[in-house]
Amino acid sequence: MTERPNLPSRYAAAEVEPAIYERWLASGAFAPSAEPRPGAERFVITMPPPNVTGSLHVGHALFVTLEDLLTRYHRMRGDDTLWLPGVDHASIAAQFVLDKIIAEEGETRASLGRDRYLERMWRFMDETRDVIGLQMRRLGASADWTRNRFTMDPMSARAVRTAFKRLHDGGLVYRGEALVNWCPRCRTTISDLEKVPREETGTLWTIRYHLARPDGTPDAERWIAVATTRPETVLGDVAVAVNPDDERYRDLVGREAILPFLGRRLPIIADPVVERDFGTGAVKITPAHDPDDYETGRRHGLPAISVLDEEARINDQGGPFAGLDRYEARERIVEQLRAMGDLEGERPHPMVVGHCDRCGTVIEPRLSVQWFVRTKPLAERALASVRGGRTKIVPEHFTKVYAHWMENIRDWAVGRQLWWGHRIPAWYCPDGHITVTDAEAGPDACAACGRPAAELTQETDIFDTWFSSGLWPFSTLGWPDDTADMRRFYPTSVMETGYDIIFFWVARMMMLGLFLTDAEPFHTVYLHGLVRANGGVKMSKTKGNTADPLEVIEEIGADALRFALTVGTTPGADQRLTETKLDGARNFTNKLWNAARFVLGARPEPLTMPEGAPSLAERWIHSRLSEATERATRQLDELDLSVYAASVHDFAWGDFCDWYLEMAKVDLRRPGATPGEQARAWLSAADALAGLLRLLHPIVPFVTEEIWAALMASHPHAASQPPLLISAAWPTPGARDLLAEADLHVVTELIRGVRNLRTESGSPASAWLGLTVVPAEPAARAAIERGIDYLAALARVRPIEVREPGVDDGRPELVASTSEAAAWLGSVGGETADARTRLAANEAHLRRGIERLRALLAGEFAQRAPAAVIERERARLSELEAQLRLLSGG
RNA sequence: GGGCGGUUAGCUCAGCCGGUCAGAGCGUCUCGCUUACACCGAGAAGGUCGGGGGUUCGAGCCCCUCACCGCCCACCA
Repeated sequence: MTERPNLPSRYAAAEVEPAIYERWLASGAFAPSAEPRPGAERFVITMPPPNVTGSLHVGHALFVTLEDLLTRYHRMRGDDTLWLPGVDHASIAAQFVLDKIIAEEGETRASLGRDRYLERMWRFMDETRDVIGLQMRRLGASADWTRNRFTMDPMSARAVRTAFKRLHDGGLVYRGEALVNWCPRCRTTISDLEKVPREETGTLWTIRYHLARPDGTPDAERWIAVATTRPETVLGDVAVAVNPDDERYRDLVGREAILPFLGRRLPIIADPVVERDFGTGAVKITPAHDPDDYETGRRHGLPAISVLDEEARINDQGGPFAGLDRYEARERIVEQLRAMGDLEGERPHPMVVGHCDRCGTVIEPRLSVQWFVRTKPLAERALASVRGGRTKIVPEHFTKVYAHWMENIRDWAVGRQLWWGHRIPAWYCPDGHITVTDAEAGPDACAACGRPAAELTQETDIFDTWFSSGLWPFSTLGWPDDTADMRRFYPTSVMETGYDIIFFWVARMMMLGLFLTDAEPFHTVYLHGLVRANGGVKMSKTKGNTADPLEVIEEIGADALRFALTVGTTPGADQRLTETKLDGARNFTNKLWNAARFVLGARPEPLTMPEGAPSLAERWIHSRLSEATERATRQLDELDLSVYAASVHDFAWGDFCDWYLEMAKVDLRRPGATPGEQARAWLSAADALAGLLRLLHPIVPFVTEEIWAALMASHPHAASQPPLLISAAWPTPGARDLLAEADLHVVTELIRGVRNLRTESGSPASAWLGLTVVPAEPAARAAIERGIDYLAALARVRPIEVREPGVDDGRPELVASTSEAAAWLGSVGGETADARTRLAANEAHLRRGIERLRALLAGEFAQRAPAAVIERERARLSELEAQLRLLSGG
């Protein structure tokens, strides 16, 4: 080592991070070892696979950060660690994107047809499949890319077929007619979860339906008025309902009204669901277009007449309005009713309208035949797992949300009338039999009548994307086969995701996982919050307030972004990512860099064999590092990720940089020190730095790795260390050195006191002042003498006189007092009066504290409080008393 | 209409399933270019922990209640 290796003066995070990532990748550190280490604990993280069409947004950045943090920690612990990455095919979202792309090419879904559309989709996938993964790498994601998975790959397809087959065999799927949510733009069914309610002001129209005369013609003089917000649905009306107790209409029940435009005869029925006070108290019944009416219709044996097609245009049931868009039809109908004199009223009406989560279009209830998963039995088990603590939700209060949903769950319409996705493996035979199979090639013959496969037709619907996502924890490991990965990594450990998909995804994984694998798919659900923009508003591209993680990384590095996203957050609670916070994190990485530069630059040349006993500062930092290690370990084990980040930050900045490195300067530059002693001092600093780097690596992996490389290059014992920090062992806390900590506590308190006084007395910061110290007792005196060089350097005082208490010294410029010692500066200037005032104030403050504690200890507290608590207060009291004695010269 | 979360220093947020003058970062003020770092160092000011009531020897933490803010769930045309 002829050339002293050191780091560049500036840390160019964005420039060096990719290279560091390549080193990790090349080292094979991300993948679990071929065989698990005997006795190793298992740690497997389940991540939410991002949409294949997506590009990295700040929400991804958050989950990648948290999951990578945990993965790195457990890997360093030596656990059998797996973080399996992948992407979700996101059928509806992907089609939404592709539809827009092909539109630019002058094509539509219809013009291409299913086969060519899917071909186009797969080409699109080639472009997008790796994008998100590459971006995740920029954040430092140490996932096992050799196991990268896609929910449309053959393994996943097989899992989907098998899952459906087993659900079917278990009587948990059925096909039936129901009113489902239909998006006229996406032209598919969507689940209740994908329907987002929005408050809107609509219009409530009151319409007259004339009563039917005995001959079936409308009675111009008599009518029943109904209220509706969707006049276009009158075309599908089959009845008018009133409350059975409503006297106003009692005599009308059993009679008939005539539907305008179409002349259909509508029985007037009585049903208790009708609220007498709403509107006119009479309701038009449209079973094919309203969930309530659908139920009412069933109860009364009424037909359901669909009047809208898949794009929400009036179909051929709509008479004169056929072919019109639903809103156009609405207008025309209102107009014509008005012209006919049958529009009795219209007024603004606040209401909640369901929109498509994907495209924002207003959802129509639509009558159709669908595949459903019977969720009740699945939900019961999924709920029991959480209630029984076999799966724990963090934060705990989301358990209630989860439970409420599970208790009120409705059957899951799993079919989608889309093309991009897993096609439901059900085949229909001309005789109406249904055959469900998990065979890739489909069934050989109808399971019921044996008709050959050639005569069967496959269901055209595909699965809801979340059906395959719900299999993720095990489909990615090879299920349904009994693979080595399945045995080794399932069930997984922590499932980490945002609370916004607790129903979509977490609940489904629990239900499907328990049914299909007979195990909870993970023991912990860690829910992070949403990242919001400044002002607490949701980030959205249209508002232009999105923080682009890639831009942030380019500017300040991935470490800083990771740190900012982790610190100061609580699981399940939203956070704001502000410029200030990012700056703070950037400053922190910079601080680490410079601390390392100091250590590396301080290496004695040549570095000889160390000799001599460790200095007080060396013992102190060693002890503090032990404590920090213990704390960090506990916090990470308890998933207190933000607290971990804050506490290692504080240790690094406060204990290590502010105190230890300043004291290390004293040791390193101690006059008369032998080369061996200098070597010892430096090695202590280098080792403390190494320990610190290990603690920090999970949260700021890049900068710590880069520093590690430089440190190892200049450390004589580097050969015994792994070349890459990512593969280094998580430290085990050593023994605390409480004596060193106690000694330095006395000294640092004194330093603080002196600094305080220097500022208050306005003495020049650069001036060396004489200091007189009066220790309270021999122990304090010994401590001060042991740390006197640090005291001198850090408080900038020279010379220091240590005096016995009780000597009359007139101490006009008493400056500082701690419980261990009193001290004053030699020549502060002519500020005697100020000093006396200060002394008096100090004394008064102490007396108040003492009184308060004496009163406390004299009261009921002393009888009732736990002994430890009382003892602590007693100790505090005697500290204050000692301090007062010192102050008053006792 | 139900349910949940929040309300702590000017701002953004911590606060260990009650322990006794409440913490951090940023901002503000005062000093300081002391050869790791001005993306820095030293010091300081700043809070009736949303309001009210209660339980307790003791409450930011528990209970009741009110007020705002936010979110989730929900089939009133």
